[in-house]
Amino acid sequence: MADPTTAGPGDGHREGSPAPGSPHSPRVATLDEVALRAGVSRSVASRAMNNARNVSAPKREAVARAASELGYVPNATARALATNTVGSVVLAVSHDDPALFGDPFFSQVLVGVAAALDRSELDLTLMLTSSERGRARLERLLRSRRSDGVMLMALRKDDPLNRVAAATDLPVVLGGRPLDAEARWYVDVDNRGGARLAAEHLLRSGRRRLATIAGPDDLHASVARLQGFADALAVERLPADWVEHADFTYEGGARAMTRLLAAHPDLDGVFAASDNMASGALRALKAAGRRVPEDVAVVGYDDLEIARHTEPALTTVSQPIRGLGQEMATMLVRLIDGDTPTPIILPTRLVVRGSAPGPT
Amino acid sequence: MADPTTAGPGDGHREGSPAPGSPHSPRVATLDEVALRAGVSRSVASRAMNNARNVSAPKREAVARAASELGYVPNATARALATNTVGSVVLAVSHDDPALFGDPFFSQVLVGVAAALDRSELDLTLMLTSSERGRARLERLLRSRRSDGVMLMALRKDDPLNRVAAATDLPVVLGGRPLDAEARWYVDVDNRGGARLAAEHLLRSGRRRLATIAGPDDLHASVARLQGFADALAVERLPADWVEHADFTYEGGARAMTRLLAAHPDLDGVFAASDNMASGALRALKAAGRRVPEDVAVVGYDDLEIARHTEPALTTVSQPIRGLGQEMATMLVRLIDGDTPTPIILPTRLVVRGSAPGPT
DNA sequence: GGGCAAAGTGGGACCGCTCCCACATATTTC
DNA sequence: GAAATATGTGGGAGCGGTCCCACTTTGCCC
Repeated sequence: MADPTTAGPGDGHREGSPAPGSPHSPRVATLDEVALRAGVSRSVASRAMNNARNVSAPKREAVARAASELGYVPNATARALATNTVGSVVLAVSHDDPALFGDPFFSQVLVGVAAALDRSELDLTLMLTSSERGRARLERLLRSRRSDGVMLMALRKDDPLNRVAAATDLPVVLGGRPLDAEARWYVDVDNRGGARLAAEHLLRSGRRRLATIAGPDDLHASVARLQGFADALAVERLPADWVEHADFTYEGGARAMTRLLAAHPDLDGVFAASDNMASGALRALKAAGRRVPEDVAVVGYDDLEIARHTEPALTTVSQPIRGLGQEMATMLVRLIDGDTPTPIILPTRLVVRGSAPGPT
Repeated sequence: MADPTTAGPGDGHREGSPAPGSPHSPRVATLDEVALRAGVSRSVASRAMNNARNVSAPKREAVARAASELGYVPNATARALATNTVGSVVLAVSHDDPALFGDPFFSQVLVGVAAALDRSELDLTLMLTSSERGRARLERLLRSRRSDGVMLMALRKDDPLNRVAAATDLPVVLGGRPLDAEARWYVDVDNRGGARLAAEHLLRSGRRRLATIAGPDDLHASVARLQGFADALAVERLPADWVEHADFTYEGGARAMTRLLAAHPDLDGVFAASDNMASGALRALKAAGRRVPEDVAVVGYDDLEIARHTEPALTTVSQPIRGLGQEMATMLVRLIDGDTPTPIILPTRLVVRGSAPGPT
């Protein structure tokens, strides 16, 4: 970004017509040129392009032809300035910890978001805000009206993005509920229900000494999954206090599993709040000489690809990650259009594989 | 995106001052208001904000104060229109096959790109172009001057994005070389050299009956890795014709391995052109009763996290994926600034683990 | 202390679009 | 057939910045 001061003379000014010797670009046509060629006024041309009323058929057609002959594409910036809507939305992700971003989870959300946005005419601006600096940038981005709305992923407690979200007047959609703040519009997965499914499955297959590897406790999803686990045990009047926290990573899961084994050598079932952690747990169990599922049954969460490739394959809770992204984007589009959608909780389902087979 | 025609009366027009009852937004200040408050002309205010020359210290300060009091943030759209530079770049990914996008590879590139862009003032617009429709969108996006430049990932042969890239006059940086077209600016990894490292390692540890699981043959990276593999064998005057192609996925790798075993039961070493495929190969080998590395040594490519968690852990070729993204963004920024950078080939290195230990 | 360059200032055109409004022309309606 | 309405049309004022340019003020030099 060159200092604007140093701009040369005549900078930014155009020659009257497609100058053959211009540095690059065949000079993209403007609406005025289209209008001129079609023999109508700019107003009519504008209306014709936006197929609005009050344009006679012949003129409409003339404009269409002129536009296609000139290869006219409206200047998005000019339109944005005139209409005060930009045509793009932001997806911001706190990227301080690699856990959230490293795994395929995020890619899937992205695919969902992109798919939903594809149906509208909105572009996706991605912001990975690590550090204070990134947060400030996001704040500026929003305040400089470069965006029509924001999606925020998985806010941790005290996440600075919370502040940013509160400070903007743009529509904000959250992916996952924030732990502390009250969110007006969000899309979440039924974490509690999913975890409950997992624990119930373990109980149904006869396991009674259940432990869990929970996620970081400043994340709503972690808390909810732990809660769901406890829900299921409560029904059977079993205590749900064999808990170790980890950071959703493989290594973290392995370490947590080791701690659990040390504290509760007689455990016979484990629910890990992510597939990565479950995979790590599998390794730790193997290292400790436990057989899965004979000695210890393991259930994961996410149903990532890795779950199909562990040994044994992971029984896990499948959640519609792409759907999450899709719903977020759809909700944001609605908000931008002036609707007032309601929060959405997406369902989960259990996928049974070798690490925790069903009863019998 | 409401039809502009149906816009209500008075739409888009502002009240003179912060109307208390306005629907939302405390009405963001404009440069005129800052100038007024600072008691200077708009020109001076503009110059002061862009800290250009020709502003006296006191006025400069007055403007700064007024701006901060008003919470002024320049309207990016207006600035873009006036300067004819938008302040954002596009990263486009052909997303027809999940292979490219599904694995963590892409997330890492993204992180690198974002990190490099963070240093400039450019935003990142992400486009996952699947289908014809997506390609058309990208084309429009570029022609509508909503972006200052483009990064394109890993173009396949005949990828429609090639056409898009050729049609635009914006700076284009490629991640990975295109197979067919001649690229002017790209960042690539030394695929050939990396593959050669892998094969040399296998040879050095005494393997002589080497096979390879190559990627799709319409991707430069695949061809180059296959070439590198052949390079190493050529030195030893060994034929490099035990080749099976797969699609970079786990399942594909497993199937390819099975085919290789059927065709060449006596093979003692395999180079797979991705860690995912190598993992699949590991499974297939295990299923066939071969021990790794005793009977068959396996080397992967990528050094993704999965490589550390297979059994045995994968010897693999590590490439700077984040660096790739970083260099791409940096190169694009240079181009936008008017420099003419040269293509970059990033180095690779071998990471030795259990699946193919070194000699002795 | 008059002359000249440099620094500082504000007016206003412009970027390319949208949209209001006044006016011209076609279509009803009584 | 005149009046009332509907439909079409183009002029022109924004949107909120940047930047050129003419002009005033200062600083410097001999």
